[in-house]
Amino acid sequence: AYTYNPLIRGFFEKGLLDEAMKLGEEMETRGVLPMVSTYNTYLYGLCEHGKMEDARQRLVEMTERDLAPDIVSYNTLIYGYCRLGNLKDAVILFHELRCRNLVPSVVTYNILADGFCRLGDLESAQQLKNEMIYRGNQPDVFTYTILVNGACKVGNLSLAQEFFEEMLHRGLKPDLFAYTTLMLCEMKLGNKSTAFSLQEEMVGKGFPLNLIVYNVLVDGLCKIRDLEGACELLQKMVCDGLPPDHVTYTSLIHAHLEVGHLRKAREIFHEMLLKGLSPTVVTYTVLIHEHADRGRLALAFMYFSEMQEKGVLPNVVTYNALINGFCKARRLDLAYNFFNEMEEKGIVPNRYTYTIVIDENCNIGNWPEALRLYRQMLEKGIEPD
RNA sequence: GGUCUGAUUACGGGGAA
Repeated sequence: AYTYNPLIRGFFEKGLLDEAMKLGEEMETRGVLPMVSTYNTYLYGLCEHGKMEDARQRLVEMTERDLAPDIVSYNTLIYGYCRLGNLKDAVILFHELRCRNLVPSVVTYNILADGFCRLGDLESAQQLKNEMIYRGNQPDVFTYTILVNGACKVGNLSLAQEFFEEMLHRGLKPDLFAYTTLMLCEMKLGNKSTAFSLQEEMVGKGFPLNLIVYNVLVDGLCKIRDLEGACELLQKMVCDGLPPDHVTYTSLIHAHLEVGHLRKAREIFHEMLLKGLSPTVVTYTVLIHEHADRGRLALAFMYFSEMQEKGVLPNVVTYNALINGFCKARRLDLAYNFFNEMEEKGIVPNRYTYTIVIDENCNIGNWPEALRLYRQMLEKGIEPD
């Protein structure tokens, strides 16, 4: 069964769910009995594709076969719900596992804390940290990285720094992820020099710098409008044998569009293509947003078409960027076309989408339509904020 | 040793400037 686990997992990762299942059956016809870890592999594969119903079925199935789910099984399911932002069901499982005489592990708490952080609910995440300590589970470097990142994302940078300090006081040794996360905060605070000294500290401790570390620095410099610094760093990356990737390029393109260097942004975009890097949906969304937001609707639409020709599928953020541009340009008619188009494609509008169209209807004084949208939003279970 | 968690790039309103 240990032989099969990685194979099954591999199929899942490639999205070949049926193949993964078939391999499992083949394993059993060969007389190899599945183990709890085999089922956990199934669970993970299903959860990573958001197939929570199937995963729950498997959980029942393993119980019936006298393979008692363990804490890893539960963690996996909780993780699955958290990824979907469904903290409600995640928390239900968190309580349910105790009924099976299982005890939450540090990983369980970390998964949940991260889930809350991603919804911007830092208080709940913090509560979990306290609860884990109270129950005798010591937070680890993962826990603190999650909290630092969570605080950073909601903009509470001083709290982020406090979490990092707390981690040190507990005698935990930050690793590459923890340092990178702190660097991100420092950059967000505009503490360029602190971020760079952290970088040196990392090197001093023998952590190999990777692309992500550089990307954090490049993007940080871009955000504080230090494009020169960003370009210098780019040279250094190349010297260090870490050539910029699509993330680096996207940051640079974004920064140049922000300051109105359209020509330069386009050059960078082409340079990226020349290097054989494929623009992602994020790259295109940046281009679309920056152009549409400043009224360059035709250009934005050009990129929107181009991305689809290249097989890069627009997502809800892409549509929001477009719709926003068309609304601002008082082309509500066209904005609605995109609004309908996304629904046809099965892309679910979110809070942002509705805020954009509701706001524009208010601007033009179309209150009934604004209210209609508001109700529609509620009907779809989208929470206003 | 072989099943679970953490780091980088994209979208709205209001307020402040």
